[in-house]
Amino acid sequence: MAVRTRFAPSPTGYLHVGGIRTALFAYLVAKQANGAFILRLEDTDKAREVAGSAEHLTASLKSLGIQYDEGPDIGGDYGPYKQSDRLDIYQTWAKKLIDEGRAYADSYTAEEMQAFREQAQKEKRAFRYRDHRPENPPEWDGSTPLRFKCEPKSYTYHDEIFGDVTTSPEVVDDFILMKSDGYPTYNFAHIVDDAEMSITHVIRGQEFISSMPNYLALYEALHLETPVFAHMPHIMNEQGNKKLGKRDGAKDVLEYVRDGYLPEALVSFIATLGWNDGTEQEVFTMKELLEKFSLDRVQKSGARFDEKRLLWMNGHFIRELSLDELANRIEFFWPPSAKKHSDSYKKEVLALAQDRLKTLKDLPALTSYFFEEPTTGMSLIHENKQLKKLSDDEIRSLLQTAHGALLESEWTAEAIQRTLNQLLETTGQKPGTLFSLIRIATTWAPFSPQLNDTLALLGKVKTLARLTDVIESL
RNA sequence: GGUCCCUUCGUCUAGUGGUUAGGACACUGGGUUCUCAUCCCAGCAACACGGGUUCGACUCCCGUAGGGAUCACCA
Repeated sequence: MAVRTRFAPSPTGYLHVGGIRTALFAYLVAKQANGAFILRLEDTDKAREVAGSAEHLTASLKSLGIQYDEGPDIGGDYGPYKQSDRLDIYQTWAKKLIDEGRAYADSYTAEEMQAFREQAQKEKRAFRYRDHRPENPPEWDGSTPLRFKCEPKSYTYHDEIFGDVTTSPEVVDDFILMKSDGYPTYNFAHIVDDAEMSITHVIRGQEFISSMPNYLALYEALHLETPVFAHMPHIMNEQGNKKLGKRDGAKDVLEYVRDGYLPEALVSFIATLGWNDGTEQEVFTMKELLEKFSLDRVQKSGARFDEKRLLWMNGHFIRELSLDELANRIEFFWPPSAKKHSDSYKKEVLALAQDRLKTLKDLPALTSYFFEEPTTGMSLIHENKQLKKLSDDEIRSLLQTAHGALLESEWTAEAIQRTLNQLLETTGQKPGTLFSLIRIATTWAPFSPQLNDTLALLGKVKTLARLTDVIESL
């Protein structure tokens, strides 16, 4: 049977890294078996729905290259792919359950339910609806919730990640199948849909593990084969004390992209958060993941989200890019002052910046002095640990000597380096002093690429002009 | 509290009865005739605890502790 996996988020907000990892793994499982990866929108809670989040979800998936084969916006043979468009299907399955005596109308009022709960709490025992199952429930007319009539027992099932899990009968209860607003609950809808859509692998977050006994009971009542289950451990927040959630600042995937993170870095980072291939490989491309990923090597415990590691990985992928590719990716990150400069000049600047970029967003801070006149700040000179030993007169004279030599120099990186070296001899200064001074006087930045490369790219005219400015201002 | 799950350097992890417990991030030091970054080298640093089983346990079993998830007309 062809492998079919799905990612089934509810459109209640943005997609953060925890959610995207589940999607990525489901995608990998399907694709490495030449199967299909399906996106299904679980929009059965109209109250919590957030406008625009469905579009956001699909954009996030696409931005990381997680392409689904069937979904609400592209259709497919098993549609519709939005639960709110499948209401009649749930009705049909609900009727089946009623006819077989496995579902009944819940006729209690909210107040009565509340009283049951409080009583259970007072008696220090878990509340179970099935303890209050009515003898002769009224016929279900859709105006009240429809409940599953469970037959409590112990289950043992296999989870691809957690292994064999045994559950206790007491957690099986008469949960709600259909809400009084006509929508199914997740508990009911996902099982129906997975069956209707021929889903073979259910890959989802660990939070559903505790509901497994109820799901297993429902599969039985519905006479359905169970799919393969794989519950993903949660990605924990940076403090490691709870699952990463939107409330504690979990960033949206698209936000990372906007902040200059490469999709391939995000994919590699997310995949290796709780998974590895058993070798010492630390970084994976999507292609490699497709070859090497397997659910049985996914970690059981939750991994913390370590932003430092992501940053390192992002820098790594930036360095791996060809200059042309990097130029394409970084197009929207140039400082505004770069606009009037030619692509070839920008590319030369980029070549010098590439090794220094941790994110694409670092570009302006690293390169602005190539495009605009930097703001001078004499404190850079006066507080520099080499230069503060020199008087302003000494600095001026050094700068004048440098200006003179550079004026006569040929203007290639190699020639400039020769000139610089001669300057070292004629002035008797150490590189740490002379080069630092010239660097600051021409860039007004705390650091830059190698001095000769920087000057070569800056151009003779600008270099000399900036030196002159400093000489005159001293 | 009930139920289920988890526990190797600060972090991500390798490890399936006998290893100097390996790698990576981070951090520290050094090198690459200047800064920052890259790159290279070195260093720091872990088997939660207590009992078993065994000639021998990080590895198997049982406890304890700690952590997480879940107990909705949310998914």
